[in-house]
Amino acid sequence: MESITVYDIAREANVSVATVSRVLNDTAPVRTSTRQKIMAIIEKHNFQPNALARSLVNKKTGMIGVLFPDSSNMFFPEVFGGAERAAQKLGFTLFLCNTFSNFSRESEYLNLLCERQVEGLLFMGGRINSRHCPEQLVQEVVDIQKRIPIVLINGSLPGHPCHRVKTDEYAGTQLIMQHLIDRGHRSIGFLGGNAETTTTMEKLQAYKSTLGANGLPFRKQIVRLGDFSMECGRKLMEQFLTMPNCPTAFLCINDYVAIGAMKSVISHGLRIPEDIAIAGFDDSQLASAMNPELTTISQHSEELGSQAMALLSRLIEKEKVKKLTVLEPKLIVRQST
Amino acid sequence: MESITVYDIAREANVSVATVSRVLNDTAPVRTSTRQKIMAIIEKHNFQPNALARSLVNKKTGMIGVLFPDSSNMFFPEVFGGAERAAQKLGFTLFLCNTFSNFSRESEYLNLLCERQVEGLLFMGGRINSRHCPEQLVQEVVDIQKRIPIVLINGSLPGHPCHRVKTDEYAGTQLIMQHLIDRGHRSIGFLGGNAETTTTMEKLQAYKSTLGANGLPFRKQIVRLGDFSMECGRKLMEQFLTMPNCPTAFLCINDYVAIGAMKSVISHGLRIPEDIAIAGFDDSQLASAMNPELTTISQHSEELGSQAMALLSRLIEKEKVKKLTVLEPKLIVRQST
DNA sequence: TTGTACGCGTTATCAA
DNA sequence: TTGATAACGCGTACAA
Repeated sequence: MESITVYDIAREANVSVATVSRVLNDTAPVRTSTRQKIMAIIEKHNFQPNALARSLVNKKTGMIGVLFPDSSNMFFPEVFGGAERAAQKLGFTLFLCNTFSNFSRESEYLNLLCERQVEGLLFMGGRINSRHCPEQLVQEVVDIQKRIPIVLINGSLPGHPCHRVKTDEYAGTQLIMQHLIDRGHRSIGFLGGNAETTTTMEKLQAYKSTLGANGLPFRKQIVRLGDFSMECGRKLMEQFLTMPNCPTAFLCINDYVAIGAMKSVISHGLRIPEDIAIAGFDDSQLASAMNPELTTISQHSEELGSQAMALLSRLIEKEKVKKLTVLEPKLIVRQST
Repeated sequence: MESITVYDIAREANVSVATVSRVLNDTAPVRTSTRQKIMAIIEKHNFQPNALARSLVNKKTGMIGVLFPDSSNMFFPEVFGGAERAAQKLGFTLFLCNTFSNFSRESEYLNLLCERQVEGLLFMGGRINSRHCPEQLVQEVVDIQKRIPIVLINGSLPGHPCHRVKTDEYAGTQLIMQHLIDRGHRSIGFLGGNAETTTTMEKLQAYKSTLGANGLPFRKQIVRLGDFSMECGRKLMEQFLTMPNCPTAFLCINDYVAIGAMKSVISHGLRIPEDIAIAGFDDSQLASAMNPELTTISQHSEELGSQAMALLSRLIEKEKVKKLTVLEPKLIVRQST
């Protein structure tokens, strides 16, 4: 019941707590015989030092806080899977926090993590992707950053330089748009996303620019935003399919939206890609699971996580590192285009 | 840089640390004027009490350790998503640990979590689903359980009573087998899973018994195990499709295997369900995303998580609770059967 | 090689 | 209503 402490060990071994601590941390020479005696007692009671007390004096917790918007979107588990592997090698432990894309929950977790003395923060989603983020929420992060290193993944804090790791979503969008155009499509719809989200706007810009570079008109009637869900993809596509001049191809904000769109197309008895081509974004598991398999853009989700973690680790060691790391996206051509 | 403490606050306010602590925790009456003075200073420096020190004296961390085998299998994020929502309401925070289905990593995390003084443990996968788990690993958990409440999700520790929450996978399998049989199938293959895994064997038993109850023979040639991945489903189905007497339906260990199997079937130009029917298990996102949509069994993944968390909370409060909670599975008939 | 005593940042007890 | 001061469990100078 009452947890056993170094004092208990020390008493039983007829030594001081200092000696126990020494064998625990191998921080100073201890006579072999006493070491063994102490070790035996530790084993016997299967004593585990209290990490709280330890961290309190060390001022090190080995913990990294990770904020992400939604564990039910496969993209994020993939990212923090990568981060976790990297963390393990570096001797850190992740503290995963699902913010459910809710600003106030973000704030709560931010507080919690700081109080719990995390040594660094990995930040995804929410306010760092919000176009009109209240200045107060930005400031909150900026203040924390003065004391704790933060790495932003696929996001930024407007007006404040931060360490960031991102895939070039602009280039990714160009890549896939060009692919669609090269396939002969002249009318390409844009599906999903949210006008308040920076990444959506970035992709939309790239969409527009690629159109222009190929001498194709930008028609805002075939750009339909919404959110990032399958349901959204389905609904939007339903609208298009009853339209007179339905585009022959669609670029979707992510794989989920793409899949929703596919379902709608299929339920109308149309063929993919013969009648309508559909492209996604993220290359999550879903993309290759689908039938037909989804053409998409790989963001290298796991590497995004591992690189961010590596960067954060160097930041914690107070090394000098470059502010921005950009991963090149990759076009994954499958069957849906 | 140097974090600010209650002493700093106390000094600046010309009071003692005790008083600061009182306003912080509202644990004793403080004159309104001094309270306000202190609050102002706290705001000004935006002081956050050190949770480590706090927990050290309280002996409460509010942390729940969660062990799960694989964040890239959607089933688990769904479960701990449910657990997280419940935890939030109950005032707990989850410490998520991805064990990558590795026994030694499980042990490492178990240690870590204990040292970090979690108040409870949610355990999924790994050793609690292992048929031949080394006694030492079982003992490890049993020992911890003496000090810290543990709830096992969809698993057990043979020979040791534990608090458990599970869906009735046996009943679930019967449900879906009966469905297949009712659809007229007489030869039903079993795909994926692993003979070392208790859940696999449980499903296999149910498979066998349902066959028997319907006067159908059990033929072990059409039972092919492997693992829990899409790739496994694909490979196994490839084998079947070149077989002379290929079954007309397949029950897969989970949705991933089912999807792999579907891909194989489709690539051979066969139709689902007309030529071959396929059923999954778990009702993860994937199931409804597929084309055709996958018939499967819902395990109520989120509720599994929330119920486990609720149970754990009561255990922490030292309430008396029943050892076993069983959720009824639900047959979700879609297009693949 | 070992022990004493203090500090880490809080909360809680007991006086005042 | 407030202030000393002793825990909490551990690491570490400093001394022996």
